Amino acid sequence: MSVKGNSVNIKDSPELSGKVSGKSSGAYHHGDLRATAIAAGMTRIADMAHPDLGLRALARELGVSATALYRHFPNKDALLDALALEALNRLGISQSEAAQAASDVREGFVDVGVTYVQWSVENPALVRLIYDRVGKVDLETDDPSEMGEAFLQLRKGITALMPDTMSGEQRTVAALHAWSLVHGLAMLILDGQVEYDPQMVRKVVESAEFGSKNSG
Amino acid sequence: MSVKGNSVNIKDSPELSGKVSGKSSGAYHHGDLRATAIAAGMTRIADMAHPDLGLRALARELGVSATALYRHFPNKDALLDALALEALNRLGISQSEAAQAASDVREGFVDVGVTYVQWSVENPALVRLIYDRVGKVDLETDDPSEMGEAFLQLRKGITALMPDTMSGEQRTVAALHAWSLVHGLAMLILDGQVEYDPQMVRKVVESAEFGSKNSG
DNA sequence: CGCTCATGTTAACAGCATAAACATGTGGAG
DNA sequence: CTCCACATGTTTATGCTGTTAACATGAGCG
Repeated sequence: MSVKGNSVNIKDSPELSGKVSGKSSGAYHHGDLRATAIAAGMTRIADMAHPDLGLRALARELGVSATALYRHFPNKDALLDALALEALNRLGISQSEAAQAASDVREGFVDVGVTYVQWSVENPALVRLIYDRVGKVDLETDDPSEMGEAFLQLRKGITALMPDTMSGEQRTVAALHAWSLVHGLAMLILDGQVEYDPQMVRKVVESAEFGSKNSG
Repeated sequence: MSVKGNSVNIKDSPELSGKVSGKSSGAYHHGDLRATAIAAGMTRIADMAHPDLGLRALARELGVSATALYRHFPNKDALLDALALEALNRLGISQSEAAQAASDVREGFVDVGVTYVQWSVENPALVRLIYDRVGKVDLETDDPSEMGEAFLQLRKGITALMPDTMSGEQRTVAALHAWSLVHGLAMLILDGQVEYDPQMVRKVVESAEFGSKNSG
């Protein structure tokens, strides 16, 4: 079995989330094309509003033939899945940093929320890619895939930020509220409906009041 | 001037938001192809998770040649704009109905919010299309276009739902909070991250507390 | 040394959006 | 009533895309 190219395994390549270290173990004809392709794809997509990646264009940039990528990804979707996973990891890192830097719980939630929006604004195509892809993964393949796992961590992180004075459903509702709020705000900004104003973003996130009275 | 086919005018055709009444005024070779194309496009897109419309496929369904649609739309984007506008009108109608049915202001906001999410869940590709397109309209063309205007109405509707005990910035923040909340919740559901549970949706929307203490 | 298999290339196919040239029939002008 | 013009629809063609199949290459291992 090993790596069949079907499942998305980034860990097989040297730590990509940090940087492309060049060539380490697997260097055949071209030299770790898979990792190079992902790195180039990330760079290429990073400057876009919507993730619009062409296999041929990417191959051209890498100096390989148009179909070379098919030796490493069964199809375009698999490449996009790999990119989405990489993006999700980066978002996770950003969130963790914000969570650790905060002092109390309340401030932590606000900071993490603001960071979520900020990261989204700075990486529009990557957020879009993440949510585009994650919806299709679990439905088509029975493989839970690292994608779902990484997402679960994000969700847990959000729930953990809710004050522990709540319990059960209150917590669920509050977490969902928080996630919806920052995600929606980010999307509205990305879609050009709301201009990006960091101070306004913070105020909106702060206006979420958890811990006081809740619904019925 | 008149209808050049460049700007997106649905009102020129018999009330499309209701239904396709067949042929009324403009019936040439095929018979009001423009309106028929929009109607077919809406129906076709309505059953999708993501708006994925092909000109050729649509033309095939309509029984016309692949390039016939170019007599009515300068390009694919223009057709999508027309579909997005139609979708936005439908959403607006849905919102208005919910607003009128509510008794007090507070309940009105909740009902309208829940309706927004519900409509989005029922018309996934249409919401996506709306936000996909609206972001690109104002930036590329100097024409304000009906799209932007219809959207402005939606935003005003949201702001109007905020309690009038607020003033100025409070109101802006609260409206943005509300919009972000329902939009984000809808998107998370559409992307398969949150399962659609109407009761839970209502609870989350209700958990938005405007009117009490605000930030700073 | 030579085989094997992963990797990369070339050629080909179907589908797409789009443009240009051509065909057709409807509506208005004379 | 005739005829022309122009809106509408078709045919053909171009260049893009993702994807497959057949072929080439060279690294690593027995």
